[in-house]
Amino acid sequence: MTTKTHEDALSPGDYEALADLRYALRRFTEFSNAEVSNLGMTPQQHQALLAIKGLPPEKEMTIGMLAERLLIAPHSATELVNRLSDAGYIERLSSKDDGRRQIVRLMDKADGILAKLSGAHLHEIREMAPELMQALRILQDRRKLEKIAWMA
Amino acid sequence: MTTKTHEDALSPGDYEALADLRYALRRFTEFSNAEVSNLGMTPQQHQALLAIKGLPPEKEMTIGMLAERLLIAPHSATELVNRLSDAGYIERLSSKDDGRRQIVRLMDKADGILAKLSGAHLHEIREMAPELMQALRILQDRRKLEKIAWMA
DNA sequence: TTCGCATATATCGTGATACGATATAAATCA
DNA sequence: TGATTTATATCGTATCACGATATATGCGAA
Repeated sequence: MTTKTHEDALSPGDYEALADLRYALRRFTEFSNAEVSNLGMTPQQHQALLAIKGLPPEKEMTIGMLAERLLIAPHSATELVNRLSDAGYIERLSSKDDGRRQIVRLMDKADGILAKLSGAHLHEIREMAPELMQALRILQDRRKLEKIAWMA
Repeated sequence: MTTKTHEDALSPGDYEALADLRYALRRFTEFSNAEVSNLGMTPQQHQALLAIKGLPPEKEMTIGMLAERLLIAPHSATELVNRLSDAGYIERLSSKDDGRRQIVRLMDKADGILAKLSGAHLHEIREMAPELMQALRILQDRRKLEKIAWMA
């Protein structure tokens, strides 16, 4: 038999719902990227700053943790941190506990920008949340709904 | 006065919630990219196929519509379509209504891959939906919650 | 302690892809 | 028909994460 077993085949509605969810996510990302680049940063730089700022209080961010949080390779985090440091958004200090680690800390410049950006994001998320949640709900329930529609 | 007016300053919890939402979105994207590249496609190629497949029944996709849907420039859609066409995922036909337009249609190869990928995505989304919705809900309500906590 | 391995970060060259600027072609309209 | 707009295409470029590899620090065993 082939790969499609009729049992788990997706309906046109499934594909449409998946496509719509992606479209909503792209629009959010696009909004975010536009805001971010208006302030002269790249999206990934912004996400790095946010990851640092969003750390539980008094926890310190290292290059490796940042890599985990951003889902990039450690050496990519190194490069990202270099760029952020060159641009004056962060400072690096060697960890006193472990000389291999580099602690990454936000400078005032980053705090200011994050305040602006995160405010805008919060606002946009509040706008988009209903649509996103609706999309997720449709995907959660679709098989059930389809089955009911099909039985009727 | 400085940029922070106390009124609209974000709380540590706001930043943490924003960072957590981003982390969840990245994990979804990462899952998706891994699945997609296992089947030899790039993420953007997959999204293009899904956008085509997810179109309401009997509607035809053009290069320009694809650009809109993917939020990329028309000429970037041209290039993407070239690659998809070279790889045998889609075929192009000139529109009979308007000779400038290129209709883009999925080939069987694309349908097969989309069935697999979308099944996997649907499953993953069902897993992640509760967490995502929770994150969105926190961001929706946070100011209210903060205020209550602050008054208590 | 010292050796050896694991961990954390860094460097360098490369590839992929979306973009800006520009070009062509088809449609539309005065 | 000529002028303008719309749809798609081409070419050169820049960005950024990656693979492969290197260095340095920490740690465990004998």
